[in-house]
Amino acid sequence: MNIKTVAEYAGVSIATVSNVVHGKKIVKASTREKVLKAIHDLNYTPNAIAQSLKARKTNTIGVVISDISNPFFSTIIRGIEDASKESGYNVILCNTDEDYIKENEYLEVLKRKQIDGIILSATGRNENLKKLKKLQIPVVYIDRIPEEIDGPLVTSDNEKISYEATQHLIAQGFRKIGIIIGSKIISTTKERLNGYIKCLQEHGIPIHEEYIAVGDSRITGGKKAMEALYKLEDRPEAVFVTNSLMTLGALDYLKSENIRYSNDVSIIGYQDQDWEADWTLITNPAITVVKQPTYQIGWKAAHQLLKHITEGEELQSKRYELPCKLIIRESTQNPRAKKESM
Amino acid sequence: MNIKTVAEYAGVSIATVSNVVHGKKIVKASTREKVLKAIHDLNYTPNAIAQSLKARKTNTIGVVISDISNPFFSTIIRGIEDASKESGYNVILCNTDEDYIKENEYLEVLKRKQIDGIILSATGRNENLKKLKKLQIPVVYIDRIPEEIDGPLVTSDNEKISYEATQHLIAQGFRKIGIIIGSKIISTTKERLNGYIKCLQEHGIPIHEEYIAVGDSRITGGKKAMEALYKLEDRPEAVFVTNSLMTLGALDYLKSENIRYSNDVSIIGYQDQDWEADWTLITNPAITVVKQPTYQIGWKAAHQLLKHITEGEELQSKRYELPCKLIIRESTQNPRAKKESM
DNA sequence: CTGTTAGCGCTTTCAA
DNA sequence: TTGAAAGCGCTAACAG
Repeated sequence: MNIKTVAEYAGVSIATVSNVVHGKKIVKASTREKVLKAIHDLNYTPNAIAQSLKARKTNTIGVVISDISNPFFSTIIRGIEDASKESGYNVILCNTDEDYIKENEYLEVLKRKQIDGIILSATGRNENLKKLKKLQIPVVYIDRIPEEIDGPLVTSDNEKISYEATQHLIAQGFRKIGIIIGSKIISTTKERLNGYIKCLQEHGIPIHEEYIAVGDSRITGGKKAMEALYKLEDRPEAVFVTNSLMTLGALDYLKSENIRYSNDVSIIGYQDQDWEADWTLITNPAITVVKQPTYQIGWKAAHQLLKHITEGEELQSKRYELPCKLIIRESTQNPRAKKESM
Repeated sequence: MNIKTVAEYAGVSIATVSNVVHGKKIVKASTREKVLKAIHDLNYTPNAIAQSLKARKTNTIGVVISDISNPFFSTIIRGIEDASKESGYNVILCNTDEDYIKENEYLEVLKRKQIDGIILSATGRNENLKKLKKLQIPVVYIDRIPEEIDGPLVTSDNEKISYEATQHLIAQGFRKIGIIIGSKIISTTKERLNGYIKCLQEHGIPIHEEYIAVGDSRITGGKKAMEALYKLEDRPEAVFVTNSLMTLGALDYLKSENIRYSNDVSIIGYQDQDWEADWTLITNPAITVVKQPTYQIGWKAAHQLLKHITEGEELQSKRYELPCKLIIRESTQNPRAKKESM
């Protein structure tokens, strides 16, 4: 069903049909009726592809992330989708698995498909991003941004919350504090590590290199990293695990070795969803976590992008750091400190 | 950058450019070189929108689900996206929140955007689906399908696994077995309930209506449902919670009331991701769960849809039931039965 | 082997 | 107030 058929059915020109559909120009009431009837009878909907070709605008944005099945990203995407829907935009989803080849492929496809903008959690390969810049496609980065690349970034206040989390552990009386981080290429990892290091230093606690365990940001990575920490001769009394999946992995290791957290080792984890409850709450003991403003990151990123696209507001190379929260629960109570205080 | 500019730059016709781009017709080596150089120099990529308009084909499918931040759906979508990528298709994501108005809106948009097919977890309103059928857009349903609607459905073997889970509880010596289910409108809910009822009946255990608690398929729903069950005078000794988020909610309630599962009440939960580990494993005690083939559901659905779209293979109104697994862990050990066996 | 041209469905001048 | 026609970028039939 196309505009031509509708026009013939109504006995008018296609221009008139178009006018009725968009209500821009004034159309005589009687002809409008005829057209409306035709549209209804024939169940006509304008072809958005043809409209896009004409308007050079697709009302679609591309979202490029590493893995939608990671709750961190799925919650972000929910925020993106909600904001997009509000402005009449749709979202094309792309999973890169942190693979810059896939990233490149998707970026190419999105370009071919003439999407109006991109929200990107970059893998870290700058070539892709530089190419993107040349293309003049509006981009908002989320979570992280490679060095040397400038552009708007929406992320968490990683360093700050990491400092706070570390400080909490120190306040609980711990001195031997380990950290489990993801790939060091990623800017958020660096920031989280920085917060940890800075806090230890400011409290006069020396940095032990072997207390910094690197994982692959997923469950197995967290498991292995925790194992490495636990097998140290002089093992940490407390561990800060800096993402949600690795937290799961770390606890999986502890469970498999029958190690009780908060007795044998204190844990701070990460919560990447924005739910009121999640599994870190219902474990025994409940886990102290850093809660990320995940949904908000997505929403804000989409909002900025769409304000640029629809209202032409300039896209500044600015950081938007949304605040995390430290939710203190049972897993970081120092049994020793407790005893002392009794 | 368009084909015309490339043609002029290379000093050939646009048809020739099109030919070298697609490598269909034979082009003289020397002119091919010229064109290739032009394409490279000008960084030309064909405009997929124009191609789509011509071909009446967008290489895009729509995925309509209730909420991407639900791990069940995000894992399904990962499967869909992987299968789609393989065939050169992209995915537009739509969240309905089980709201048929949103569902309808998205279906309209997808139609306007001329997507080549839809994967749909239906809200239950038949009008939307009947309209869809009229449109002749290929649809594959996932997870559930309303009565009266026929079409291909990819889902889990809900009734079977529910029977199995219930049987496991009976085998552990439980007789007072509760179940927490989602909305009864949804076909999977009915199937899970059926498996439970059938199993109890076949073992000569009477059905108590008050042991069947209905939630909203999300965390709060699970929490309230568990509360209702636990406040019964004659409360169940074991509860089967039939989705992942409600499992979390149910345990949240137990935790808040200081009720130990597997001592005070046995629990079978649901795991909706396909990960090797998840939070149900690391709780104390670890939770017996039904593990859904979530990724596979998405993959299979996309595969069927795309086989139809690209190879014209007919889309049969058939059910594909992928097998769940019952993973038996600590939360369903009957303390009483244990004692007896010692 | 290469070029001309019609047409995909739509919007938007411009003229009537 | 309405309509004719150009053109968005591309493909494919057809002519040369």
